[in-house]
Amino acid sequence: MTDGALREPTFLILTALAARPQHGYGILLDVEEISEGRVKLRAGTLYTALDRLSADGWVAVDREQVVDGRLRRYYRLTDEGAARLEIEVQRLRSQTRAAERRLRLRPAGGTA
Amino acid sequence: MTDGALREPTFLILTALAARPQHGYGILLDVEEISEGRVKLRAGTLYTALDRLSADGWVAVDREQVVDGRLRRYYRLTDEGAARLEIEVQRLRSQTRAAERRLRLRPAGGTA
DNA sequence: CGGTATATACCGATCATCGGAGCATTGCAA
DNA sequence: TTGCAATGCTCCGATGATCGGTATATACCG
Repeated sequence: MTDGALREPTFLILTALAARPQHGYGILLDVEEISEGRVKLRAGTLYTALDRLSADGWVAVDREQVVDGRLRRYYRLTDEGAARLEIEVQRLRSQTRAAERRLRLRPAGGTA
Repeated sequence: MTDGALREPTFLILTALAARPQHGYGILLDVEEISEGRVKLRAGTLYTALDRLSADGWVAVDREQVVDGRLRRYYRLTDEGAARLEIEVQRLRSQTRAAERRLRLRPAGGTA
């Protein structure tokens, strides 16, 4: 659980759920917004990830609604999931700091 | 080249090379240090990644030495590789900020 | 004499993600 | 009224970075 790095889609899905529960399609749109349009999740990626994250106990089904004959399944971040996301944020912070520090040390105008 | 997210090992390899050229085994040790002991690269991962990054033009062979009858192949980060790493750092910064913002909005004591 | 450190190479397995197709409903535009 | 986009979930094969392990070789330590 404190294991390896999360992949970008997984990280963004957890982030999308951090503030409030959302249903699949809502997560899809939110991830696109969070990533400033860079990441457009495939439906398969999203629902597969949601199943996996549920099995891991990081997200859970919050409730289900039917709106206009279409099912909406809402997911929420569990406390465990929030803890995992916080660990991930720490890891990313520390590693981006290391990368910046080293980039600054880089001798300018290296031979490409 | 401005594409998807880098995986953690790839990011750390580029970071290890950001300040100065290093040979494979040196990168292996450096990555472990940068990641505070969390990431111990498999030899296969490292050399495969180095080949791939060379093909992408992000790293290049700097020089080769023979020390104690053992080959040392030094790699350096190219300007293109440094630019890619900087983009990655920006991306990570923006996404960690988003995650932190949302975690702060999270209603405390949610049902686990 | 055996194990650990140094150093690189190669190989099959794993698994998250990609890229698509499929199904069903609503609403808008041609 | 036909067609296409948006909404919403499901399933499937392909891809590719990483993992885990093996191999090879030298040097040094106990």
